[in-house]
Amino acid sequence: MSLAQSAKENILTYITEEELSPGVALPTEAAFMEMLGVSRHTVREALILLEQERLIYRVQGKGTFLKRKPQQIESGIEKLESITDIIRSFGLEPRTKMVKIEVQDPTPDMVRRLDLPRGEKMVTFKRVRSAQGAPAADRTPGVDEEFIAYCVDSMPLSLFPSFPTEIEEESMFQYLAHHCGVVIERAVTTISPTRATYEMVSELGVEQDRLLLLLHQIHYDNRGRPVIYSNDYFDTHFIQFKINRLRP
Amino acid sequence: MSLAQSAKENILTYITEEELSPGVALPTEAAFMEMLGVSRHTVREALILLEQERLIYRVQGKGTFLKRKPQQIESGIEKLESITDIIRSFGLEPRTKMVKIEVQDPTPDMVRRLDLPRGEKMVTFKRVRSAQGAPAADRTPGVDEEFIAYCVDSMPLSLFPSFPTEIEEESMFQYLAHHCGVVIERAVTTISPTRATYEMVSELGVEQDRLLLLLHQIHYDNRGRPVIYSNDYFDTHFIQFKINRLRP
DNA sequence: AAGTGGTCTAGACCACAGC
DNA sequence: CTGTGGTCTAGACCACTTT
Repeated sequence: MSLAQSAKENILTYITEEELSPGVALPTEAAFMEMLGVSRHTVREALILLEQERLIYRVQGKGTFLKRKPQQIESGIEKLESITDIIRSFGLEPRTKMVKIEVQDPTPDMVRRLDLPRGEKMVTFKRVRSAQGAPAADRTPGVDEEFIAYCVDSMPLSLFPSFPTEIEEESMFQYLAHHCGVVIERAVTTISPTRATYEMVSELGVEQDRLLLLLHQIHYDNRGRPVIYSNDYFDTHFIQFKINRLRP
Repeated sequence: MSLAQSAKENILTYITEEELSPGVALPTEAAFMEMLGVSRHTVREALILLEQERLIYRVQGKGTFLKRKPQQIESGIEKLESITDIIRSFGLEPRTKMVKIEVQDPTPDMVRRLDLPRGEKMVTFKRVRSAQGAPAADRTPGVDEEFIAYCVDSMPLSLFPSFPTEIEEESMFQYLAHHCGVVIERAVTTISPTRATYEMVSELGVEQDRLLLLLHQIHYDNRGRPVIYSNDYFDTHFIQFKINRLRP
């Protein structure tokens, strides 16, 4: 951990110990230099971190101030997490069943959205995500594993050093990082309401009339390359999608 | 404009003039110091700005690299905009029809979510949002105004200096800022799929089987107070909801 | 070992707020 | 004027990658 990081922690500790009220002025940068025994640059780095976390704000010529509500904001899907982690964050135990792994030619939309070279093949993973530990009141007798999502993820075959026959990792993000050296950084998601498809009704036991949320996503890695083309169908019965929206 | 800012611009100019390909290594920080005649700190500030804009990425020990696509990222609903602005951003002309303004007791959920004091009344606005200028191919003959959303917004009556009988402003955000001194800063949104309600089918001419996206929202002002309790039902036919999701 | 980016220090001057 | 945060310089050492 860097000096600036630990300085940030120390400043946070100071705030809580002094029981500073919301809106009040913090000590000056010079004061923190002496208090923490670090240079001004390091103090400023720490303050920048706190500012980015929306805990403080700074006004040139006036000082540094504590924001009104240092309350934590529960994060929503504006934060890109694996479905595994999302399920866990709801206090459920994630399960994965691989339905199929297949190699196909990309659709024209895939070619366009992933900027694929000619002749590239796509590997498609179809998986059912479910969870144990659904709230007892909602549990169907005799079944304690609930359908959460149906995930169809496609990636260029050339990403894989060897053909993937099994995925032992819990999340696709982890698999790509471990085996392909691909670090997923962001996704552009289009969200729309859908009905369960015939395939899902017949093969997955999803109720016929159930409404699902379709998240169509293009995932980009840390080099800005489009990597994953995915369609995730969520049952919003157990998992609710929250979004934190900020005014520009 | 700071030196770092202009250094950033110069680096951008350099990238375009040299026609650097995506993924290629940029000159080192030392090279930029000499090229731009500034200190390393300033070069790094400029590179940090470019990194935050996701145009470049840096790897310790290796170098600085151009990302694959230096394209701008279209913003999605993680940015809190008024529905008016959202409709405009799709190149359509927004229309608003006020259906009803009524004063009621809050529901228990409103009391809890908005932290309402005893005896507080709620003002509820029901509005239909539509748009002219839908793509011609999708236009119903004789009708060139398309249903976009049905909005039910509730606010504490005590916010209003005088009872609102009319809203001439286009967006609720503008009305609150002008007449109530309330500046909306963020919203916590829960998104779920729904069917058109009977009321919407019979009164708004929404097709019976149409799937809608329900955005249930609590809006907070710049003092952290919960202010608006709203349910917006969107037809995703003309308006698509995009979200930019970022890895933490 | 050499070269890269990551972090930290010490010191300076500038821009803005308030007395 | 003083004190605040904002910016910039020069120099040092560290961590990681490549030769």
